[in-house]
Amino acid sequence: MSTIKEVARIAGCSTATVSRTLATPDKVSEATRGRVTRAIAQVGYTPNGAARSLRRRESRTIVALLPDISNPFFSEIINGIEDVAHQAGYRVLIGDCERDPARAGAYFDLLPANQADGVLLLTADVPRALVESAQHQGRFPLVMACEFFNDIDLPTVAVDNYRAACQAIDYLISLDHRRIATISGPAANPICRERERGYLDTLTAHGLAEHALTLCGDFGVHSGYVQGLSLLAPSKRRPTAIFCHSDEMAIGVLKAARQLDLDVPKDLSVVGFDDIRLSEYCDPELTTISQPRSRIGQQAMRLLLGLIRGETITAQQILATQLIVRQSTGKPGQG
Amino acid sequence: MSTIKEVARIAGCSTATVSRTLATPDKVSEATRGRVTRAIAQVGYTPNGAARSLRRRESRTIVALLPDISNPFFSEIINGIEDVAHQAGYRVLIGDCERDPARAGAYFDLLPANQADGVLLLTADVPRALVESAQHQGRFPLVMACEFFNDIDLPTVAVDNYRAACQAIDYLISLDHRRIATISGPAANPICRERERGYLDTLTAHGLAEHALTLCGDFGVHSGYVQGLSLLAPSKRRPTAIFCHSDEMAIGVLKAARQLDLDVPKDLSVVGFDDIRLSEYCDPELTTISQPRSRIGQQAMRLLLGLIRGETITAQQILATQLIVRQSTGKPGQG
DNA sequence: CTGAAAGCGCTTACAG
DNA sequence: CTGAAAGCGCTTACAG
Repeated sequence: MSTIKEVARIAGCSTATVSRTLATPDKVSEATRGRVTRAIAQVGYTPNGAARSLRRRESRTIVALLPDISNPFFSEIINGIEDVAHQAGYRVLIGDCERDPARAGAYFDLLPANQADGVLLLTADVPRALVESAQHQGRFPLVMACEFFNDIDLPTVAVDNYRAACQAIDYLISLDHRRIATISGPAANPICRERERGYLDTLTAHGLAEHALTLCGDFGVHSGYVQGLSLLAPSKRRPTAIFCHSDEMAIGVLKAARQLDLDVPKDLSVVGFDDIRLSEYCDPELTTISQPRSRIGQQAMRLLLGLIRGETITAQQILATQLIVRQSTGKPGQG
Repeated sequence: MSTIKEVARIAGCSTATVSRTLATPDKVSEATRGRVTRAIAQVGYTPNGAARSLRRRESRTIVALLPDISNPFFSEIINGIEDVAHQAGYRVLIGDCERDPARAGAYFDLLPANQADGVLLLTADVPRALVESAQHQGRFPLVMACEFFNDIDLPTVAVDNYRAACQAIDYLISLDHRRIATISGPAANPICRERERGYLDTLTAHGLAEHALTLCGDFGVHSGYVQGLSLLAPSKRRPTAIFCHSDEMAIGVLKAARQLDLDVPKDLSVVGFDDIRLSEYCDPELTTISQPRSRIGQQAMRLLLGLIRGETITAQQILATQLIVRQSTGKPGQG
């Protein structure tokens, strides 16, 4: 690989001038600039990123940590993140934590190593110590999106999960449902607790608290199927509606209902969460709560850029959700 | 951030010894090693990655370029890549090219900049010049997975798309289908052409060439729906089976069939490709061709590591696919 | 507008 | 087993 030295030699100037031509071209005379530009093209020079990072003390890379890359919910958020990041000249390193906290740790290590300038946390399922140390000593730029910690205040972009759940349950009650069950995401997840609170409060407000019944899944389609089967088992007094914390789980419930010969929406109404692309293509099409995923990603990245620039940001941005009514919900049958 | 200098000062040794303690601990006396280790823990030292990369002339980062991160087909491949990469101490930078060749270019630029040690190309939809230059001058490590270029030989891990298509069509013919249509991915895509060739050859072998009919989509669910609608329009002599180049498109066809009041599989058989997680949860469950996604990712990463180590690799690894018969295929009805 | 020089934080051949 | 020193390729304050 050619270096700045070689370019300088060919252009007949110092390396400082080559560097300036790249960084602040208006500080270089037109003639010199021309010679340098030609020399760069001639040898196909690309600045060495490691040297540059070392010198500038910045990597122009940010890390986006996901709980699970296979969850389609995240792909559009990532697109939003990348749009803003690339425009600002930043690279996005996508970190998939899976269920492995060690992986999250490895990504956090990039910060003190000067390999990343900030972290976008799309999951709260990460060792608390990591986040706290980020807050304390290093005090490096950290923004949360979608999820949050109950007891750690961070710049955050999220939706109002409480209200979204209220809206879904209100809608089901307006349809005359009374036995409304929930399939939640992981019990410990703060956004799930918010949704659960909205569910319970709305039920209570309508005198239906006694019918409350929540089972937990893991957001994945299989867990929705399994818990759906259990909620809909013929022996029980089955719910006429199920509110799911993800579309994937709702699609799992659809399969459980089919298997038990229950018609959706006649025998069972199903509401999902997220509005993933396939929710419009399952049978029946899913009523769900749409999140502004692309905007969540964009806003979160904007906050992070602000933090990196040294601005003080304490914003908790709450974006609006929207209940999308499709075919999986209706008035309860004679059930 | 603390540096190696500070650690050396606290441990009462030179920076060289600190460095050695990290890189080759057995070359350091036990006593010194102890002092250094304690000093590192005390100040919370993490080596500066940029300085290290600059010095070692390697980044321990590889780039995985995807055509579209929202395609669920890729998530398991990425998991496979990351498994192998992390074990070998490499980071994976996921690059989403979308439809923007400029983005691919930006990721390739990391190579000469010494910010990445190799590229895993999961799409052939990338400016040819980029790949060729990779081959020529820089000659940097490059491995293809899933896709390939017709006329550029690269180390590749893929499945036998031709045989997979033959198998699917043979199966449909064995069921007595004669009018079998295809919804292909992008016409220019080499893997789609392979599948198309398998489709045509098998039809021809059975004297059914006259019934060949292929429409193109983009692998996404919406395009499958649109092309399905067009293939199944009541006015035409409609096919009794459709072979789709992705599960998402097959799910789109399922919706088109529903909308036209066609029963699957009685009126129409549908075969997908990929065996994405949701293919088991749609209605009816999808007959499809399963690819060993995790292994594709692992093998590709292994090849790339070999290349990085300087081994000469010209392997074209072909992994086996499997036809998974579920509920979306059956004997044609009275048609 | 331009160059000489220092220095970012590491690693490693060399000498002892 | 250990240290002094050079150097990886940049950038930038300083001097002119």
